[in-house]
Amino acid sequence: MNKFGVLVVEDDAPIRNLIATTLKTHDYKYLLATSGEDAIMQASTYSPDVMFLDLGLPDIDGVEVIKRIREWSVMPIIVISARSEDEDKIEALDAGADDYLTKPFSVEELLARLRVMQRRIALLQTDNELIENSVYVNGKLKIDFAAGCAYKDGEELKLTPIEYKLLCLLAHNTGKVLTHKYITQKIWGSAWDSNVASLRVFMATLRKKLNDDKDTTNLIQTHVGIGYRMLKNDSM
Amino acid sequence: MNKFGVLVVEDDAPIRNLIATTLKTHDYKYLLATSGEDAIMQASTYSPDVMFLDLGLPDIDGVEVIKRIREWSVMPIIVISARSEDEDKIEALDAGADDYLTKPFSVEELLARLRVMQRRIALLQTDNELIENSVYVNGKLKIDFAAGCAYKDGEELKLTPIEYKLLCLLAHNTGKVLTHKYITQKIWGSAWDSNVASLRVFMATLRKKLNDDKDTTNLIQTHVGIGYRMLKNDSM
DNA sequence: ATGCGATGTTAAGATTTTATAAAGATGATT
DNA sequence: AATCATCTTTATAAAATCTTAACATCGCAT
Repeated sequence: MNKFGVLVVEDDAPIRNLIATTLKTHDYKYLLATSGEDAIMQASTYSPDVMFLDLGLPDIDGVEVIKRIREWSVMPIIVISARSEDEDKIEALDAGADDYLTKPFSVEELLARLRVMQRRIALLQTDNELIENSVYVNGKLKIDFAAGCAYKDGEELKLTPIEYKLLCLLAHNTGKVLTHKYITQKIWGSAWDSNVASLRVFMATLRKKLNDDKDTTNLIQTHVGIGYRMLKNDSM
Repeated sequence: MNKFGVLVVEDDAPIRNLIATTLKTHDYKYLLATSGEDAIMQASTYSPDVMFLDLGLPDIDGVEVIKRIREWSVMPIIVISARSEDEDKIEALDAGADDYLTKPFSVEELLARLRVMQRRIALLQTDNELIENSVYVNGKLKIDFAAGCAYKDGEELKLTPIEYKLLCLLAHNTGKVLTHKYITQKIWGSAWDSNVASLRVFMATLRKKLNDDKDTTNLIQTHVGIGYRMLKNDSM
């Protein structure tokens, strides 16, 4: 009896069935998803232990799925892809994938790679919770990482991509002071030459969208000469 | 500068050199081994962060090397092998390898796979650091280095960048007398020549913020003609 | 006690950093 | 090409921080 849960994300039915029957015969629990949105939804709902991910999905690009999931989870992701180019592999691995198999793959190898992840999780689980909650709440602010939405007082905030990333970054590090350099690198990538001017503008707009007219408590604190910090709002 | 250490185990000189120069150009530290015994010896002596292992070694079989190392270490092992058969892969992975690349391999992919391991290690280390190492307590004073905040009696201190740096410097050297020159160099950089006047002002404000109205015990001691010292407060 | 050098304290203003608005640039969509 | 949303740049006032300098204080040797 194996209690290990695998989320299989594959839109091609024959391959999906092949993986499913293989997992079943080896006593793995599994879930099936056929699109990127479905995958993200199931990942956040059921918190599987491992994910098999086909990159060629009908709705979202597979790499984007990886990035979205990595916003809140460190669950092992094994990519299964028809693309065998180096750039594809590197992009997926750097986006947060843990392994990359090219089609056609051997079922036995797939199982061996799965056992590697299993071993690794066993190693980790003694210490820490592996998967975070995919919903963040802080006072009137709520972020649903899986859905990619943020709410203030239950009302959805209309955020631009960078605003959302910035908000997530601050939320993930609630209570910590993040330096300008750290923030710009996380958001614009290491190539960018610390673009603090833009960061300030985004902070202004983000604050404007977050602040209640009444509730003047600013969730985002400025640390002059250092950076910014999101406060933990315990009052609610 | 990259402090990550890689042990490269490969008896074929050209490939070994290829990997070595690649690692060097990407600022990785590395060690070289050409046999299984050598690999095990170096792994135990230097505790590298990751190991690249060729399976075709002159003395011991590569899988045996993996098993021997797994008796005492969980360090990530990336196998690099000419054998592309499923059974070989499965045997190595089940013996304890974390990844398996077949020759000829792309250098870029190798680096991407290495980054995956690096990420995994970073994940473990930050967790451990957060729990153990990043909070300093001395009497009523507490410094959370990871969060970048300091507290007196649980209440957060509002410190300017230099004040905070100064406090951290003293805290990191609790019990030691630090000379004026040492402090100014650490805080303003080596260019600035003894900016002791400013230092005195900062000391005054820092002390004011640290001192309880009642509790006059001054944590920061002056050593006339020399510098300053933070005392260890055992009473609390 | 007196004078001296080193340190503590204070406050003004010089400097740096930040918030914000508004204009310009980009890029996708139609 | 025109529109729209987004992002970047620029300019400026306000705020925070830092340096400087003047003065007070302390310990100590004469």
